[in-house]
Amino acid sequence: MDASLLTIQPNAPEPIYRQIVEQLRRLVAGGQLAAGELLPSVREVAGFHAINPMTVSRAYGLAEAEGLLERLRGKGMAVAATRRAGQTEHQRLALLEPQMVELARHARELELPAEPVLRRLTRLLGD
Amino acid sequence: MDASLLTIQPNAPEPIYRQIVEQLRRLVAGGQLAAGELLPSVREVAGFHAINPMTVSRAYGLAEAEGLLERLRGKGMAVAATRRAGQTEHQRLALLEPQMVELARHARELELPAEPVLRRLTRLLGD
DNA sequence: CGACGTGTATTGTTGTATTGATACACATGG
DNA sequence: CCATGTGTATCAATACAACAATACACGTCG
Repeated sequence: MDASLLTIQPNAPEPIYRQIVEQLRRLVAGGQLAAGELLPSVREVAGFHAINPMTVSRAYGLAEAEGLLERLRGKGMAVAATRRAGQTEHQRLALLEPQMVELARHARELELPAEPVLRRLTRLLGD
Repeated sequence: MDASLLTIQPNAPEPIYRQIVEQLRRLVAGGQLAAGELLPSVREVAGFHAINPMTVSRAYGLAEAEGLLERLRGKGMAVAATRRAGQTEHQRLALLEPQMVELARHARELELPAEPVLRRLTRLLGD
C-alpha cells in the first residue's frame, strides 16, 4: 500500500488520527487492503502528508487495539491475519448505516422527496 | 415552534451549537419554519435539552449572522422575513451535496456496489 | 556484528474550541 | 413603572488535537 492512498483533510473538524483509523477500517473491510499486507511506515505517511509522525502512530495504535492491524516487530504494521479480506456485503453495508440514517434525517428536515436524492446519489456512486 | 423539534446529541463529536445552526438551516429551507415565525427562547431550548443557554445563544447568533434569523428586540429570534419559505428543490438538494459526496466516497472505499446502498437508502427515506 | 528501519513512550508547548457561570442592557406588557 | 422576559458580553475552566524534539527497544538485513 502507498501513503498516497490515504485521504487526509487537515482542516476538517474530524481529527486526523480518527480520519486515518476510519479510513483503514473501510479499506480493510472492502478488501482493498488484503490480510497480511504491509502498511506504509509511520514516518512515510507523516512525511507524505506533512503531519506529525506521532499522529500517525496514534492512529495505528488504535487500529491495532481494535484488532484491525497487527504489529510485525522490526517490519511495521500489517493488516491483521484474522481479517478475512472482504466481509459480507451485508456487513460492509452496516458500516455505512449511521451515515445513511443521518442523511435520511437531513433530507426529511429539508422536506426533500426521495427521488431527487436517490437520483443524485446514483450519479455520485458512479453507476 | 417548539423546543422539542430540535434534535440535540450532547455526546456527538459535532459541537452542539453547530448541530443547532445546521438544523435550523434545513428546517427553514424546507419550509417547516415559516418566515417570521418566532423561535423558542434561548432559555427554553437550553432548559428542555439540559444544555447551557450560552450555547444556544451562540447558535442563534451565528444563524443571525448568516441571515437566517433576525432579532426582534424584546421578543426573541424569528425566521428572517427575507427568507422565502421553501427554496427550490434544487437549492435544497445542494445543501445535502457534501454529505452525499462523502457517503459515496465511503461506499467506494468499502467496495460496495451502488445497488444495495440505494436500496437501503430508499427504505430510510420512507419511500 | 552493526547500521538501519520499525513503532512508541515521554515531556512540553501551542493553538483552538467548547462549554460553563455570571452579570448586564434592553424592550415588552400588564 | 417595573417585573419579566429577551439575547449576549465577558471571563474562566476544561478538554483536546497536533506539533516538536528526543530517546528508546526491538527486529531486519547487508
